[in-house]
Amino acid sequence: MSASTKRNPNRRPTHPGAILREDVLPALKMTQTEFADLLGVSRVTVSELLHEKRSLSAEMAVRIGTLFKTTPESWLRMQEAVDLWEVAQQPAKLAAVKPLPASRLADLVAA
Amino acid sequence: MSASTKRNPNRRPTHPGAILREDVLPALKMTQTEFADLLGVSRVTVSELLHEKRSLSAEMAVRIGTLFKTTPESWLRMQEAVDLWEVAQQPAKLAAVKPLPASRLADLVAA
DNA sequence: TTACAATGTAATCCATCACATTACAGGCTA
DNA sequence: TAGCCTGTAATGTGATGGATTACATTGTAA
Repeated sequence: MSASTKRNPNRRPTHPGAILREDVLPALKMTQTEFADLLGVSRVTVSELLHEKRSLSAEMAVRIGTLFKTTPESWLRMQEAVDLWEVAQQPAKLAAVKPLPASRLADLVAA
Repeated sequence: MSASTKRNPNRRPTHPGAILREDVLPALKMTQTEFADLLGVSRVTVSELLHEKRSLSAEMAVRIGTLFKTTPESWLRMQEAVDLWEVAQQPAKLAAVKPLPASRLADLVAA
C-alpha cells in the first residue's frame, strides 16, 4: 500500500483544480482570465476546472505543464486519483467482478 | 527526467491492451470471450481494447485490477502515457502555449 | 457615484468517446 | 460438419470536454 494513494481511502482525493485555485494562481497573482488566455482556452473552461466541475484532460495537463514548466503527469495523476475514487463510489456497477481464483492467478506471476 | 516515461520520446508508449493481448491472456490461456464475461463487459469492448482501438477507462482499470488483484493505477498509467503521447503528436494545437517567464515562475517555487 | 475588470453560472451547441447490441464472415478444431 | 473464437462494421446512447453567449454580482479605481 502506498501512502500517497491510500492514506485515507474514504476521502476524495484532491482535485487538480483545487491546487490551481488555492495555491498556484494566488501565488502568481494571476487572474483566471489571464490564466485562460495563457493556456489558450476559454475563461469558462478555467472557471469550471478550478471549481472542480470538470476533470483535467490530458490536453489541459500538457497546456498547464508547458506554462508552468512542470510535468503533465503531475497534473494528470491527481485527476487519475479522483477518477479512481469516483469509480470506487459506485460499488454496484462493479460488484459482478470477482478476483480470479489463486490457482489461475498463479499462471500470471509465473509468466 | 524519468527513464520510464522518457526513455524514447519518439516512440508511442505501449498501450495497455497490448499487454493484455500479448502477455496476460496467453499466460492465463484465457479467451477474450471469457475475459469479457469475467469483467462484466461485452466481447466487442474487449476485442477493441486489445486491438488498441479504444483507451482503457478508469472503470476498466478497476475491473481488471479486481480480476487480477493488481492496482488499477498500473493499468491507468499506461493509458495515461499513451494519452500524453497522443497530445504531443498534435503540436499545432498547443503551439500557442508558452512557458511563463522565469521572473513570474519564481513566485511559484518560492511559495 | 460611475465605470470597468473579474468572476460564477446557466444555456446551448458540437465533437468525441466508451459501451452495448446485433450481425456477419473467416478460421480453427474436435 | 458443427461449434467456438475472433475481427469488425453498423447503429444507438449517455457522458463529457470545450466554445460561445449572456447575465448578474462584486470589488476597485477614477
